Amino acid sequence: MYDLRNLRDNLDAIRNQLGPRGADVQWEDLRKLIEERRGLTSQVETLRHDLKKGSDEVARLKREKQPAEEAVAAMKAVGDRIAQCETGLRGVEEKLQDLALRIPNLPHPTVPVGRSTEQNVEVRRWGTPPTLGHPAKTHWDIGENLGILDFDRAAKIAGARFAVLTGAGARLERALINFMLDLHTTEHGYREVLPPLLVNRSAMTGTGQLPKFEEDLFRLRDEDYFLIPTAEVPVTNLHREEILDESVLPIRYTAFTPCFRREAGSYGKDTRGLIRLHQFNKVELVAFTKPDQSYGELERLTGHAETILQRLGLHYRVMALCTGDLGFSAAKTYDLEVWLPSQNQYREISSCSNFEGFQARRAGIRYKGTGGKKDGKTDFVHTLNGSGLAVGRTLVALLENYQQADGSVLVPEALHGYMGGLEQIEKE
RNA sequence: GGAGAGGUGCGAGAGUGGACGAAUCGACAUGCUUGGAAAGCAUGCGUCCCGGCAACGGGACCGUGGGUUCGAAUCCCACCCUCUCCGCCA
Repeated sequence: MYDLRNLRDNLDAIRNQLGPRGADVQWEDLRKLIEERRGLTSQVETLRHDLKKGSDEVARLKREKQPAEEAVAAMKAVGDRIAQCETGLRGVEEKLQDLALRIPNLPHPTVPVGRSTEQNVEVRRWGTPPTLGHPAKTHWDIGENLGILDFDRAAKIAGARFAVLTGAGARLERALINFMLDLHTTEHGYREVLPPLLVNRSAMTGTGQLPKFEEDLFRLRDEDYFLIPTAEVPVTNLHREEILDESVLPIRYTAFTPCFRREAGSYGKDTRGLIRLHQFNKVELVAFTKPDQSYGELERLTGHAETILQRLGLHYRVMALCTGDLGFSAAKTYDLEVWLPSQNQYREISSCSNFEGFQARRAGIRYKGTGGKKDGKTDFVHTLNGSGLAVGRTLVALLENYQQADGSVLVPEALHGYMGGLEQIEKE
């Protein structure tokens, strides 16, 4: 969401900088509505001023027991005109809001220009792919053979794109969640949050899922609640409509939540396995910073997510998303892609973004200098978030990268403690 | 789900149609005082929008949205939230 004044003054510049990203935006309607709003606002304010003065006059006349009929009649006329203008203004503002909320964020200058995933730029790589010494099996074959993954029964109780984990599989998922949360809270300085999984429309608008992407969300039938597609939504909105004291920044939260996504439009993609489910677990990292610190924070936060992969000994690469692949609300994004032997390719396992003030403006998250010394000006914070990590996909990576010729799977050392000492998952 | 009470500034809390953007107390900031601190005194102390280089001027905001009225924090309606009691419940 853009500041309306900024939008008015720089509409063409913003339009140019967005390029293809702004293709859906109704620029000319916006321009017209902004001007209409300006005109109506000043009209209403002038009339209100008159009304205020006039009403004071009525009060004075009445106090002095003088006749006030004339003044009352005059003010009634002014009141009617105000009502008219305000109705018009309300309509204009509603339309304007709706259009303005659909303008994507401006990419940071360092974001590579490109049309699609192909133009994403590899920033660095860590580790090497494992040498298996046997043909790589898919994680669903491995999991089903071990009896720890059950897609058939998941389909029976829920449907396609759901999974049931059992035994060591369920334990492994839980181990990963705990491992990630422990690492982020004890070594990286994040505060743990366990938020609601259902949120209201305002929260979804604050982080940018609404109004444009409603079809991607699960929504309750009887009440206006949505299932969260990521913990980013409840955790970022924790500070909605707040003015934070400068001294509390940066704020860093980590949250484990299930995430729910309709996956509308992804029919036929990743139909097997755990890669693309309607419900999956994720440990999220969220940060609020002062504007001049957000890019440092993005590097730091990305590093925190990388640490998980490193401790698990999983080979990955870091990609800087190009302008064409950047999400709606993001100004800059790094994807972490983990190596999957069965697919012989890297797959996204984390996405770390700086939203700059885009979400903060939508959600009204501001900060203010401490005390009266510094200029007491309020400004919008910058918000960031990243997966640290997607738990299901991490489990996929473990099954595939640590698979053995006999069908068993080794548990990396970092997880032994979380698995009750289990070092190898074998068929029960 | 039923019954009742209530939502006012950073906090407490007054205000039930006109001089209220809002008393008072506290917190906080700055200055005075002090060897230093406390106390005391003085001043300041919300957010947003519009115009303006600025000084400044104007407007909005008392849970949210409508309505009544010349005029609404105050009256009416709807919704949201909080608290108490009852019912139900992991």
